[in-house]
Amino acid sequence: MRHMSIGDLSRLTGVKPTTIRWYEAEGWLPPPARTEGGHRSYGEAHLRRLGFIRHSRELGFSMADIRALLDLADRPRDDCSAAHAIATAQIVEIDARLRRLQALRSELERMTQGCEGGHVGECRIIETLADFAHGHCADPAHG
Amino acid sequence: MRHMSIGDLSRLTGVKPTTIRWYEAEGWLPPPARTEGGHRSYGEAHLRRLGFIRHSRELGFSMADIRALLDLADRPRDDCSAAHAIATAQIVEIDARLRRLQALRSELERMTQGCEGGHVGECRIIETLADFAHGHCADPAHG
DNA sequence: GATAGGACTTCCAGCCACTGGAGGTGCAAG
DNA sequence: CTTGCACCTCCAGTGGCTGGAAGTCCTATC
Repeated sequence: MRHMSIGDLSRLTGVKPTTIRWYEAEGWLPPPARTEGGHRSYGEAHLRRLGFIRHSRELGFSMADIRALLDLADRPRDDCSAAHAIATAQIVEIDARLRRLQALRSELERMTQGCEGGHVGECRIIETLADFAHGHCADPAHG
Repeated sequence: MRHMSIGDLSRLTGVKPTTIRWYEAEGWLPPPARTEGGHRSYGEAHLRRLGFIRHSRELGFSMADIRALLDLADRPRDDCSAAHAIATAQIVEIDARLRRLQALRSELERMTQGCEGGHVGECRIIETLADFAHGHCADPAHG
């Protein structure tokens, strides 16, 4: 597959054509060649770069991180400690999100288990949500 | 505290004044009374409703969910099974996000541990990110 | 009563990373 | 040659806020 349409590239990478065009407009992908009729025509280099971007996004990196990682990938002689730092920071952030989600999960669980059906007036779920003081103090900024 | 300024309400709930004004503009909070000079003046009902919204947001509910929960809270004679369903769906979604984050975390961990420093050319992190096939098949849509 | 300066007001643009629709053109299969 | 999908560009919208500009009000101090 020497030359690919945007649809081909989309199927190969799982990135939607609209998103691919957006990556190009924003400078994440270089503008590809065009057919006589004006359709985009991609090569292997585009496939690799788009794959890199997609995989990085799947791992939760921001576009700013990806910019840095792509820059690194383009300079293979550089030291890779910067890549290490970016990846490690990402792990730290994911750990924080995991902890937060786990805390949310257990509060939700407590909430639903407290509710034994019946009318909204006695529903523990609604009660818990309305318990503003609790919500306020559960704020990570408070502990 | 019979009547509160937007700043008082903000301090009590931890919601920024700009956000409170936005909630009002979007219909999540009813427009409060005004002082002669045009400043917003809130009562207990506003405090309760804003607390409910904030606590729900902290638990990860979307504004659409919150709309439904607020509607329920306003009709205490109704059956609360709808609240139960919304909360349960939220737990299911959080579980999915937890699994996904855990998978990401372990891939990131493998990635960084594979890297032993040195040049970007041999960096496992960059290599892994560039490994588009891997990324593609890790897509939840594919398994 | 004057004044300083913070809290408040409105309006509007921007954030991130896309997504989707409208309205039109290219291209490949049958 | 026709059908009909894929592609093109342009632009507006998503969610849930956030921040800036430019101006007004309120309160504490002198």
